[in-house]
Amino acid sequence: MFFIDSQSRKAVYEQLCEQAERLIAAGLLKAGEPMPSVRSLSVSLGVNPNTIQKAYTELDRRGLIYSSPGKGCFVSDNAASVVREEKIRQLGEVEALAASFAAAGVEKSIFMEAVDNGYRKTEAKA
Amino acid sequence: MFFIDSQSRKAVYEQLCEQAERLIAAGLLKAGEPMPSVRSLSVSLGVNPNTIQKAYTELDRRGLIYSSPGKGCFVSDNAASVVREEKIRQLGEVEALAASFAAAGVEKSIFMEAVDNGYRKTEAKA
Amino acid sequence: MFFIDSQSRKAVYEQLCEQAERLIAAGLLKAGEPMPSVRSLSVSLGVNPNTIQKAYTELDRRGLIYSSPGKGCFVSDNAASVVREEKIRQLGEVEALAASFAAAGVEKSIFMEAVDNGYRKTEAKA
Amino acid sequence: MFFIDSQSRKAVYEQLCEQAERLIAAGLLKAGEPMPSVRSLSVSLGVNPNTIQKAYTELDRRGLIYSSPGKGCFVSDNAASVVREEKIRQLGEVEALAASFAAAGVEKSIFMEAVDNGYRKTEAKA
DNA sequence: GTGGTCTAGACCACA
DNA sequence: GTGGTCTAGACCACA
Repeated sequence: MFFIDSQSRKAVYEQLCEQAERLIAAGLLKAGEPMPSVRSLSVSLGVNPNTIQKAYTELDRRGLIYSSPGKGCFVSDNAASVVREEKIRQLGEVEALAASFAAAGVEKSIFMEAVDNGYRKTEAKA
Repeated sequence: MFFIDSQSRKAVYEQLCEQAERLIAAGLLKAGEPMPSVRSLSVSLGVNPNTIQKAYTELDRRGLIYSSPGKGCFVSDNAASVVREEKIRQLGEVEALAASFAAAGVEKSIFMEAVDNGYRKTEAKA
Repeated sequence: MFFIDSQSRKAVYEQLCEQAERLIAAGLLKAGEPMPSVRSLSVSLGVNPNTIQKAYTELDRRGLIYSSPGKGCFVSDNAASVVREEKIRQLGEVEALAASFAAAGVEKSIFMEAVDNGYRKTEAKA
Repeated sequence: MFFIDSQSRKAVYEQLCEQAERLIAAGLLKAGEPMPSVRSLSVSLGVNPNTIQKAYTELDRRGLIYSSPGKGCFVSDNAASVVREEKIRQLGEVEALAASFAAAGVEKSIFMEAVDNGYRKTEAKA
């Protein structure tokens, strides 16, 4: 379910957070379901437990999962809506990104085409 | 023309690169024009000369400026088109970004609105 | 009478202790009354018997309950006054808490309002 | 400026966060001022750098400090007001605390006396 | 078994 | 010099 791209310059713990976010958004990780344990994921990914822990701590902080010490970590009830709200809050950055493309002379139609493709790709999965 | 946000978590040299890119895209830095000297920019921004140099080296590598030993750095003839081509190459990331918003359940119309605003903002300046 | 919030980051045995304390303070658990048996509570809450036992041991240590081998656990005769004395002993922490609010610039009247609400809420129940 | 109580059952990184909060609230750490470097604090407190880093990461997340990689960590411009807002948000817990004292039969006047003392102690320092 | 904290120490990019 | 990430591995409380 999780995997690490060791080539990526993205930090391992960030890759894990983004994947969890994606899995939750896609409904592959549902509210109340257990996350893999820190240790098991550490072994299966060949990553130090501390790194997994760091990712889980971050996900907990964002409200996507909650941890019950002694029991494990679980997907939060409202995880999916939290993800959506986070994205809504990022729309300002999307605006800035679009502005930079506009300033660089990239036609809006070309930008929109990429957006269309992204949305279509996701809808195809659903 | 250039300024540093010391509170930003972006590296100083990256802030400089992005500003140069923006100034070129906006036509405020035109082909053939001289860039501020490393030393003068270092003084006016209160930044270590090595950091300015690192930004200029990066801009040179990307083909936005060229350095003429003994004379200084100048904006490349095709700087504006290089910026545009870089953006075109980043469209795949835009697609992935849009896909992540789609997966999170953010309606396409909401995403498009942000894009519209970004494009409008830029056009207003032009 | 008892319930567990599985989403809480508080340990299960601590949740149980706090609830017992509250029930005793509120007079819902009276001196001499039997506590639910470890086994029955374990079943009804879906919690490991060791965890219930740990809570009961802690309550025994604090003098809120006593265990009668073969018969079960019972609320101590002076349980209510023990709870009160424990609270009195915690007043130093309340003072430190108030001091930290004062230092942060929270007006005393605002702090007092929260205290008032807390006292009023309890009195309403009585 | 910082110190660790090794007897305390509070985690070291939490002690550091609370002290930073207190120093900021008391005006001993002012906006823009540099925090001790991770390494120097690690040496002076005899604590592993990772633990200091963890505290700083948490303070950064809360908006009390910001970090400029390569330069150091600094107190945020609005650190003091962030501390105050955090306290305001904790008033609900104060209310619950007061309610538990009320339920235990601790007279309001006794509770208020502790609060008074806390506020007076802080004002004496100012 | 579970997560949480901590030490020890390496390596990186950046200023 | 600075902070950020990561490995390796220990110890703890809790279920």
